[in-house]
Amino acid sequence: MRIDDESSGDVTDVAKVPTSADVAREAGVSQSTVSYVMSGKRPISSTTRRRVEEAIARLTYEPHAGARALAGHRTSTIAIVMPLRPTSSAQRLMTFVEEITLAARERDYDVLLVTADEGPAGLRRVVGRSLCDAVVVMEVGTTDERVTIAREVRAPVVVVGIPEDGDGVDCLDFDFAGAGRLLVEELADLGHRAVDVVGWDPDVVADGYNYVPRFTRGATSAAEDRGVELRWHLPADAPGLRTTLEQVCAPRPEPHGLLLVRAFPEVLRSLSEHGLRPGRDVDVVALASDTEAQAHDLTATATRPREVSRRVTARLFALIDGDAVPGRAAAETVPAELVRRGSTRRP
Amino acid sequence: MRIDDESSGDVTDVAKVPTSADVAREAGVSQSTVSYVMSGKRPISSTTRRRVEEAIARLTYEPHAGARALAGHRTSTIAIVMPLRPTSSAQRLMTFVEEITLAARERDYDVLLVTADEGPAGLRRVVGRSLCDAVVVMEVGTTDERVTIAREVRAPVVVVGIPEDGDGVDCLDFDFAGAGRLLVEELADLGHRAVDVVGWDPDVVADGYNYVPRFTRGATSAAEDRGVELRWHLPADAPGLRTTLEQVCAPRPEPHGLLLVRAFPEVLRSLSEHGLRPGRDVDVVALASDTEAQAHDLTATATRPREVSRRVTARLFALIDGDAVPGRAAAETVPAELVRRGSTRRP
DNA sequence: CAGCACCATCGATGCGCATCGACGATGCGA
DNA sequence: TCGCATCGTCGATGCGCATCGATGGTGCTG
Repeated sequence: MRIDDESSGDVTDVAKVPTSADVAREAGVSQSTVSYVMSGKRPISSTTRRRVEEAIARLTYEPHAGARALAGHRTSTIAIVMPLRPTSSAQRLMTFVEEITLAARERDYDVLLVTADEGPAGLRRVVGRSLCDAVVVMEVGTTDERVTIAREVRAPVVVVGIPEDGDGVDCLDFDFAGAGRLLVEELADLGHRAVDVVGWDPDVVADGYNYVPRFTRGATSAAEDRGVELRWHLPADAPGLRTTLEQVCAPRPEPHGLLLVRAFPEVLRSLSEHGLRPGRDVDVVALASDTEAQAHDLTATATRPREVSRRVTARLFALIDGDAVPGRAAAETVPAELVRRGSTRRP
Repeated sequence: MRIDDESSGDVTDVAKVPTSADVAREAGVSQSTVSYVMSGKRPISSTTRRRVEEAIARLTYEPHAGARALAGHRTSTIAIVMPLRPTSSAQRLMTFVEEITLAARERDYDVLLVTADEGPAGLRRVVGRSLCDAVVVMEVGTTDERVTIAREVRAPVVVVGIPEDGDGVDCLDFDFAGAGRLLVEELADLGHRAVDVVGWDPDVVADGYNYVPRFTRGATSAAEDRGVELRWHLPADAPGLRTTLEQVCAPRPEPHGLLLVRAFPEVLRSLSEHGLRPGRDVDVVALASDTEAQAHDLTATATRPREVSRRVTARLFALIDGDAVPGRAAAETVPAELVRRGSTRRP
């Protein structure tokens, strides 16, 4: 756009981005020395280092990422494969992205966003084109082709979720089964023999997200152990809304148990409209983030995205650094914890 | 990890990623021909093209992004500078990311995520290192250093938000001022002379997000025009929660007007607990997404992230392609629209 | 005072691709 | 029949950096 006429002897001098060779010239050293100053892979005398660093600052030099990737065989980038139409909450996804990005930046890595819409091809592409050194795959399905690709691909992959075919792949997630168990047990402890469960959207279930059956299994198994009957209902934002609300809010002779897989505000609103006060006329437990649970004063287990993210990045960088063997810690899980709030009676 | 012993004459043959030279050999053409087949920048006979494409498929060749960037002076990547602790809703941000990413992928561009935490340095870095061809900056402040950087930097930048110092920078956003005006006018049309406004968190206001004063100005100006008094309250999740709820839910002799800058569920819950039914005892309007507004049956204006995103990507690629001059369409705005739902009486 | 080890730096090379100029082949008209 | 334009392909080059081997210089020991 602009022509800088500081013509340093040459004819016309377009405003050019400085290269490491320019820095070298400016500092009076060789290009390789500049490179070693930046990487620290060979000893450099403090005077030379200073001269180079000053030159870098003077020219506002930044290394060319592409050239680095080409010569250095590493991109300093990790890719996150993410469903953009969030199947769990957007807030939860953002937390993952936040934690992973911060961890990445701490090591001067950047983050590339890949949409899950691309499916397996997206994973192949980012690795094949050497766009990244490692990949995090979010929200895998119960059986997910990307898990297969993860094994083939020549870059470390960590999967968030516990798919059924996850052998030999690094899988990490919150313990949804444990959460299901915990929530049912809490209601059982409060004396309920029957629990109404407001579950996931039919399309979420149909999409086969791995956490749905895991949670369900945990809940079901706890219900069997404790002799509790689970009555599953459609979620409050599904077509069956009215039916669900009617069934769930029907007046009962005594408190009954309600388990929500999200902090469905409509259900809570409907309860209060029917004169059912959580923690008095009805015991409500939920799978919900701390924020949501606090906002609605719900006894809940959070899905702990930060803890999961931390383990994900720890493993990812261990794999990148060669400090870990891929696929060894398959199916590692962050334990569920129940926080009691006003929506249940004290046991 | 693995040694493939298809030894094609050589000693040992590590599983290597194929290059365009490998494709060329496989297809019996020169490397440059492979390149021209892929770019389409020179005519290629159909037979040669087919041979090359078959070779590419056979070897599952993918071009090396770094090498491309180095030789081609373009990265086919756009960067999104994003606050990860969302100041507006996570859902809204995700929608932006989704739209931008889809538009990018349509043109075989990838998306790099940059956290706003890095501030101006992040912008400088991604452009300086040639990590991207263009940048979208989300959620700029009223006065934002990144806007200054945007002018200096040697890559197109589009800013989401209308900062005060945005001259010469491409700024795009939803018309928050218009939304403020529209919402106040709706309540005025319903006959209210006084309106309680539940506003933003003090820290959001302190952070200087540009949309806050824009919305406020629109609301205030409409209030003056219509002789309406605006009473601002702290948001329902701020420390002043109890006070706000008391003031807002105080019984009135007749319906009063309530304007929410988000679909605060606590306020709505509190209203119903106080026996105030939106659309009957109180008229509630909100600045809220369609999803939220529908869930709570709120008369609202949505902030239309999809429309904004579409204009952003359109402009971004126009700038990349050289079809537009930077900074010309400064301060383009997507108009606000009011959707009436059950939380207000019919006018 | 000679010899050696080691430290700091340099020069050369190649990563994989896009691009430019060159050039052979083919088709056309005269 | 030959000359010339056009089309399709090739070879060479360089993008900016990391890395390897080489080398000059310094301090040390015997």
